[in-house]
Amino acid sequence: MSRTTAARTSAGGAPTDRRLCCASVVDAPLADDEADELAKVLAALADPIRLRLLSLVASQAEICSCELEAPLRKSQPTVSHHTKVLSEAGLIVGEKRGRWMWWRVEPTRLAAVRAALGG
Amino acid sequence: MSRTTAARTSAGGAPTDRRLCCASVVDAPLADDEADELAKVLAALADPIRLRLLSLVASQAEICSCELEAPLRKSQPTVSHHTKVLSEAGLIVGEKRGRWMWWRVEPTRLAAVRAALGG
DNA sequence: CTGATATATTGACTGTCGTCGATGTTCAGT
DNA sequence: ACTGAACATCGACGACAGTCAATATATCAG
Repeated sequence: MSRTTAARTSAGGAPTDRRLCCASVVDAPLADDEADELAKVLAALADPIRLRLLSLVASQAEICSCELEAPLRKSQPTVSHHTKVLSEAGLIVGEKRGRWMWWRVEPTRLAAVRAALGG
Repeated sequence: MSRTTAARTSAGGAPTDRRLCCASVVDAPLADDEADELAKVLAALADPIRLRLLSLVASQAEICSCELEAPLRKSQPTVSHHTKVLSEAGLIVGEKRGRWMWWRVEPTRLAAVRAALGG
């Protein structure tokens, strides 16, 4: 443990540590549950604000929530809502240090989505 | 022209022959219009019925609309609605031959989505 | 032409999503 | 303890999406 208080969000007991690894859309007809899982992650991505948020997080090693409101031009509750959606989808991971929430991308998750799309 | 009446849907004047080629989510912060375009295609994919529909189309060279109702367990208007959404997103292409509508996947479109997701 | 079939469209209903003000919670500094 | 700052949650509102019955359109068989 480091000296600062730390807590992880998502990928640590979050309701979304699902498989999403093997089934590809173009290989064989998807089963119902496979389609449900993939649709959930894609729904998290299917919003322009969240896509820009994700690209902002990806543009740096870490980024604070407070640095997202301005470029996204959204209110603080809205930004918090979108980070939560992306976090629960396993696409970003948050860590609270002091008063600030630091976000980073989970590249394996995005790679899994690409693979499920026939990568 | 073949002997049967033929007409193409999407990628032939459809409202979605958008770029979606160069900008990647993980490379640099997305511009507003880039995020809008990508979000539209992802929204078309972010539905379990449409994902299964797409995988059904991909499982064969061509498939008729009438062969989709049973495996999807949805009514005819609902299937027609979903094929329209996927078609307008450029993910599948339809061709009407006689009374039947034949669908095939547009693999380049799916590849473009993967590339936009950092492929 | 008439009837049957395949698909598209319309209209209505229901549920979900994005948004933000108000409020709650946690934490650092004094 | 008290104050201010960063973030989360709640509640409400408007907009949009998925679904299907009913209807319209197009095509083929007779």
